[in-house]
Amino acid sequence: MTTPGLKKTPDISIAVCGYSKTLEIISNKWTVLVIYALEDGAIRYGEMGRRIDGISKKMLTQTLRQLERDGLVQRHLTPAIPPIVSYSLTPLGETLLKPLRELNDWTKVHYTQVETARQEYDQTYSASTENH
Amino acid sequence: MTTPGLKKTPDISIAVCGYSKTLEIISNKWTVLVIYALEDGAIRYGEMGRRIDGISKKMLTQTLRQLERDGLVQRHLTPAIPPIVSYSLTPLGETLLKPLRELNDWTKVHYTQVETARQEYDQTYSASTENH
DNA sequence: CAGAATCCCCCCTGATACTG
DNA sequence: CAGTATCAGGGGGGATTCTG
Repeated sequence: MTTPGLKKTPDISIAVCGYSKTLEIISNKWTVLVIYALEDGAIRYGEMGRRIDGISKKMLTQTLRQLERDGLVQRHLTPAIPPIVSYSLTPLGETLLKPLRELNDWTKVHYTQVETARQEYDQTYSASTENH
Repeated sequence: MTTPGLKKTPDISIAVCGYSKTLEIISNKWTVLVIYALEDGAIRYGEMGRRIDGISKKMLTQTLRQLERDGLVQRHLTPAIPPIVSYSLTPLGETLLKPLRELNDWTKVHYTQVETARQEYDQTYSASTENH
């Protein structure tokens, strides 16, 4: 959608838009679930795996690493055999809880409307496609 | 990460967690940018394409269709040749602006800390990998 | 226990070309 | 102008295996 020749500067870019910057952090499949699992305090690796339905070790580790890299989660290692590793939100990570809860609240109130809208939409447009 | 035999019910699942439900709506690459483009009122299809940096017609249409299906965006067609089509947020869509702004505010305040954390993290772990 | 490493597949996305 | 159709590439994510 570039306009060669005439150049109207687009004013909404992923790089600039704050919405996108944060989504770049939390829009992975498991990230918010991991943050959610940490909201009540430190928790061990294995316990997180059990709490989050359907997550694999690979994705749990990968998600935690990313959150660590972003400074939102801290890793605590107690050297022992076998080792004891727990994770917790950093102070920065905790500041993210508030906007996430707003999103959660929005969902509680409005999500049924979204589901209803989807059903209506699908019914409306299945009619035109139903016989192939 | 299933525990066959012993079954502790996991308490955090994508299906149940409100965080994930909403992200299911907004976590696409372009969705929030499209919503952002609509926050000041109705706007035509072509104008949106010009405003949102880097989006293709295909992704713009696809994103708008999804938002329409979710009941967050309305399409207005003025029959003419060539046709005039504009889009706007529905009342439901407008309710989403508030939590999104919270996210935007979080970004304004804290994103530099995330960037700093990333640089530190990368420096720390590049040291151990730098000579292959 | 807490990972790392590997293989593989699906789907999101981009580029291009065509249409009413 | 406002789309649709088709093809091709890359990366996120899953399943499995191995390790200190």
